[in-house]
Amino acid sequence: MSTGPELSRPPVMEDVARVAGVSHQTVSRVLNDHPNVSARTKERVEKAIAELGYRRNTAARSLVTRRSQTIGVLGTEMAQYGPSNTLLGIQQAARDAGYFVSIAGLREVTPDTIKDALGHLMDQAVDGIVVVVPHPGIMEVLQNITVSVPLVVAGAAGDGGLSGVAVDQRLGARLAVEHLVRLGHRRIAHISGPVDWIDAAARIDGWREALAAAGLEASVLLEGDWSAGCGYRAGLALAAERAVTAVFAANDQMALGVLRALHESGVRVPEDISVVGYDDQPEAAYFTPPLTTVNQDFVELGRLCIELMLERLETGGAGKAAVVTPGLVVRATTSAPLG
Amino acid sequence: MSTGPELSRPPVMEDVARVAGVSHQTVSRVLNDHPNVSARTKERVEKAIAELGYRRNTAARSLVTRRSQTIGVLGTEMAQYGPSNTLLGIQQAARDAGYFVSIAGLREVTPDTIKDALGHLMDQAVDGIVVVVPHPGIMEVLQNITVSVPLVVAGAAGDGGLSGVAVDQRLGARLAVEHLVRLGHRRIAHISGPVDWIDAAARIDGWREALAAAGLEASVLLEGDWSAGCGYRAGLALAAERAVTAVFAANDQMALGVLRALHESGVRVPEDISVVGYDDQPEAAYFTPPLTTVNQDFVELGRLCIELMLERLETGGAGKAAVVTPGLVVRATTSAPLG
DNA sequence: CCATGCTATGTGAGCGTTCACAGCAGTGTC
DNA sequence: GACACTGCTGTGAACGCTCACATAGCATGG
Repeated sequence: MSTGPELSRPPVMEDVARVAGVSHQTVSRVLNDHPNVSARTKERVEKAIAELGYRRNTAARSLVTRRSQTIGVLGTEMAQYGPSNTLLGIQQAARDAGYFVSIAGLREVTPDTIKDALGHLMDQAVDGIVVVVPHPGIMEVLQNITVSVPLVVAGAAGDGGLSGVAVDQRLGARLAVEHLVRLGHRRIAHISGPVDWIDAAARIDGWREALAAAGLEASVLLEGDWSAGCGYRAGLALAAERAVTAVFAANDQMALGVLRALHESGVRVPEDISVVGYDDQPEAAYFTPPLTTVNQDFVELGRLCIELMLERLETGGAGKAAVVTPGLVVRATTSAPLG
Repeated sequence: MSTGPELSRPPVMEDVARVAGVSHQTVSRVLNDHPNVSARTKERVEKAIAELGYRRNTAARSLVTRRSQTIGVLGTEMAQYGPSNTLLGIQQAARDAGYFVSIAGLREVTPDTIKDALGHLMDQAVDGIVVVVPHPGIMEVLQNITVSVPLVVAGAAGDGGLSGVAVDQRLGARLAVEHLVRLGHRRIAHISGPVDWIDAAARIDGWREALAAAGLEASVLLEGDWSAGCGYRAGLALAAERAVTAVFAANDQMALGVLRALHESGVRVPEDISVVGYDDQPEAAYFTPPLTTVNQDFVELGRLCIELMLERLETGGAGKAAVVTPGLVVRATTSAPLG
C-alpha cells in the first residue's frame, strides 16, 4: 500500500494501469488471460492489482460483453428434497467455475409465470438457464419460447431438442419392482406422484414395464401428491383391501405415510406387505422399519447440469447429454410374501 | 408493431424515445417514476415501451447507479430443512419486491470462505446481503468485516449491532420441555444439534431454563449433528440406560432416529419414554408414532428478512428487528410417565 | 414589465469495461 | 533494403443508462 494517496472511490482499471505503468487495455488483457502479454508486464499488473485490491466491475463488463457470468435457475418446489439438492449441486458447480447463480422460483407453474420468470432472468443478462421444473408441461412451454441463451433442463434430457441431464427414473422404478418380483410378489401396487410431474410419469412407466416383463398385471395404481399425508391415506386403503402384497411408493415421504398407515391398521411390514420407496433420503434408513428404496443423487444431477451448461457456453455446441443412474438400496421393508 | 423496420438488436431507450417522440431522458424519467412528467407524455412513452417490447438494460443501469436490484444470500447447508425453506421465503419476497436473488453457498464455514463468498457477492454489486449461516462464529466474522451494503442475519437478531430476524428458539425449546414437565416427567434428556450452531445453543438454553424453572436437573445432554443417524445412536444409549422418561430432540430427524432406536430396543413410546422433536417437518405427523414437536415457520423467517432488508434499503435506517415465534404441536409421542 | 419561481423537457457527460484498430519494435525472407 | 509477419502495447470509441445542468414555457407578484 505504498502507492500514493488512498483513493476515496474503489480502484478502477485506470488506477491499476497507472500503478503498473501500462495502459488500461493491458490491464484488461491480463485480466482476461490474453496471450500477447509479456511475462514481466503481466507480473507488474498483477502486483498492482493485489496492491490496490482491485476488483473488476461486473456491470461495466457485462454492459459491453452482454454476458454476466451468471447462470439463472428457474425452479419450483425449491424446498423439496429433490429440487433443493439439485440446486445445491448447481450452486456449487457454478461457483467453482466462477459463475454467479441467480434463482427465480415459480409459485405456480403456468405458461405465464414461466415466461415471466424467464424474462426476469433475461433482464439480468444471465449467460444460461438451468430449468428445475419437473413438469412435462414445461417442455412444451420452453419449446415455444425462444430464449437467446442456452437452456439446460434438469431431469429431462433429449426431449424435443432441449438439452438436459436425465435421471433414469424408469430404471430406478424397474429396479424397485424387479426386486419385489424376485422376492415372489405377484400383486404390486404403485403410489405415484402427481401424474403431471415428469418424475412421477417415468416411475409409473418403470413400474409398468417391470410388471409386464414379469407377466404381471399393473392393476393397482394410486395417484398421490408426494406428501406423507397422501401416502398415509393410500396405505389405509391398501390395508383395508389387502389386494396386494407389496407397494412401490414414488418417494420416501409417501412410503413413510404408507408405513404409518399399515402399522396403524395392524398390517405387518414386511411380513404382510412389503414397501419400497424412492429417493433414499437420509432419514429413510431410520424409518420403522428401515425403508428399502432407490437411491438417486440429486446433487450430482445439479453438478452435471452445470457441466453441460459450461460445455455449451464454451463450445457453443449442443453438449452431450448426461444421465444419472439410480440404484436400489435394500433395507427391512421388503421380504418374500408369506401367503 | 407498426413502427418502421424491426431492429436487429434489442431496443434501447433511444429507440423508445424516437417512437414516443421524446428524448431518452424522458423515457428514463417515466421508467423511474419521476414526478415531473405530464400524463400525456407518460402514456405515449409507455405505449412505445410496450410496442417495442423494451426492457431496460440492467448492466448499464447498475453501472451508473452502483446498485443492481439484486439481493445476495450467503448460506450454508442449503439443502437442510430450515435453510432451504428460509431461502424459499427470501426468494419469494425478494421477487415480489422486484429484486433478483443471487446465492453464494458455503461448503465449509471459515473466516476465509465467508470473506470469499462475501467478495463474490459484492462483485455483483448486490444491494444487500441476507446471511443464512446458523453458526455463532459467523457473527464475529461479520462484525470484523466492513461491507458497504446492509446485512441482515436470519435467525440471530440484535447480536452485536447486526440487524436480523430472530427466531425465539429458546421459547420453542421451553414450550417442548414445559409440556413434558406438565405431563409429570422429571428426568428429561436433550439431544442437541452441534453446539456450534446458534439454533442448537438456543434450544439447549431453553431446555435448561425450563428445567431450572421446574426445579429439575439438566443432567442428560447428548450432542448430535442433526442427522437421524445420530438420533438413533443416542436413542440406543438412552434405551440401554433407562435413566430418563422423556427426550427432547433438537430436530425432527434426530427424533426419528430416537423413535427407531427405542422401537428396536423394545422401549415403548410414549408409555416408557416420551419424545419431542423440533421443526414440525411435514413428515413428523406420520412418524410411528406421530411426533409431538415444535412448529417453526422458516418460510416466514425468510420473508421477514427481506422485509427488514427492504426497510433498510429504502429508509437507510437500521430497521426494527422482527421475531418469529414457534408453537408446540402435540401428537402421540408424549404422555405422562408410567412409573 | 421584468424579476422570480415552478413545471416539463432536452443536452451532454460520464459510469468502467471491452473491442477494433493502430503503432512499433524485432525477426525473418527474398 | 524493402517487405511481410509476429509479438506486444496503446488509443479511442462504443455499450445503455442516469445524473447534473440548461432551457423553454407559463404563471405569479410587485
